[in-house]
Amino acid sequence: MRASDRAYAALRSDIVEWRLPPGSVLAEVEQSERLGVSRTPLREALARLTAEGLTAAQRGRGVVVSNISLADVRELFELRAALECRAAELACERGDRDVFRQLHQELVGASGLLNEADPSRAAYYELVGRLDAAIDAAVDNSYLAQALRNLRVHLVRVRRLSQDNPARLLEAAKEHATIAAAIAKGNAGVASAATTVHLDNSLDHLLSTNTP
Amino acid sequence: MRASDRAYAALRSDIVEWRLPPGSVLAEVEQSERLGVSRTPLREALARLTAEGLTAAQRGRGVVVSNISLADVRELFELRAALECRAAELACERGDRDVFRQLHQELVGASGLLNEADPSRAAYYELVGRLDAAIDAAVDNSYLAQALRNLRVHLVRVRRLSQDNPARLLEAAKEHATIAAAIAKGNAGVASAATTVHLDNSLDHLLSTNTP
DNA sequence: AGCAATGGTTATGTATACATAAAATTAAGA
DNA sequence: TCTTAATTTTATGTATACATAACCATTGCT
Repeated sequence: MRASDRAYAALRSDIVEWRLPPGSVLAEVEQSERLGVSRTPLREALARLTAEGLTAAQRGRGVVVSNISLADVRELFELRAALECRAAELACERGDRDVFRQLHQELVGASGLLNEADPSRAAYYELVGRLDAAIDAAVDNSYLAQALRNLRVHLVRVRRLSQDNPARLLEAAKEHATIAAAIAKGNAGVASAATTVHLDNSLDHLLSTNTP
Repeated sequence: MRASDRAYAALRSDIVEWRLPPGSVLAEVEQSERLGVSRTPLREALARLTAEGLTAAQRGRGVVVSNISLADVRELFELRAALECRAAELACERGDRDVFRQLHQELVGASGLLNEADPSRAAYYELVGRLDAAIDAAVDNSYLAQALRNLRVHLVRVRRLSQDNPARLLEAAKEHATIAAAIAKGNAGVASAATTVHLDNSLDHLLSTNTP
């Protein structure tokens, strides 16, 4: 594995997991020593992160971890709605209905995943990730998929803001199940509407747990 | 201006204007000598281009200019529809109606711009660009704007495929005028629908002039 | 004659040294 | 004491040298 890839993966993980909070200054020498690579591959990693929007170049002061405010969250969800609603519609046209029927079944039973003592909800998030992947695969559009990937990087970072309590996750699972069912039926209007509802609820929950 | 920025701008222009056609191998030493910069800033430029999707890294063989097929064009327009329809809807909510009323007037009179002997249609494209910018400003969403910017890079490259004959440009101007009018009226449904129609017509024209 | 293996060549990946610009600190003058 | 300018310091931007890996050609073997 290339040193620049390692530096990129390490920095990206540090930022997304909030070990490097917004505003952190990423000095080249400091980070290159910390990660055990030279400045050249580290700069390449920083350039990639800046292109993704996780960091921003300040003139003269190196790059800093981008801030992410509640206003940013609203904007992110607006873009997310545009992309995911269309993706759901397209998945209705092109998707393999059996795949989504199966995912629907699993999502209906997702309460089982949440009752167990799994603080990280790994099994739940894995299932939701499989639904996202299935939609991506059904849409079969590399540019749309790339736009969604870019977006999800920021969403993972935002997730740490959200205290994902079991009640909300249970609701979310039902909403995901509704989306999967609509795609399985090939009903684009319902799939898009269900996605809109789900994202609005998610944003409401996020904002309500983060405003005093 | 930094050397890496110059190298990026030069290469990006060369790719978008088809002076570097798809498949061109961008060897580091060759390009760094051609552009008069050292390998380090050149590599930074190539990394940015690769992040945008204009180039792709081949293992062991450096980076090559990405291919862009008719299938890619279809995918691009699919993403474009998702982003621009939503942008038009949001502009209806938040835009300054006078701005779009003014743009509507100018677009109605766009036939004058096309009748003159201006082979590059610079004035026409400038006006359409102002409509795009007005929508971006009205939407006021940095993430959506960034996604649109990323997309437009590829669209500019595709424009060279399209023999933009005066008849089609006249049609397109009318379609743009319809979009501007809908936003000026604050009618989100019509704005989205008009955008859908415009993009479908544009894609049809593009495909019809490029299939034997 | 065809295939495989080995050596050479070329390009990328990485490290480091040097140049330059910006920021901070200190000193001097008002 | 405050402000300003100059100097020092530190970090980024660039160039280049070196290491390494991949590709190609040549040669030897089957």
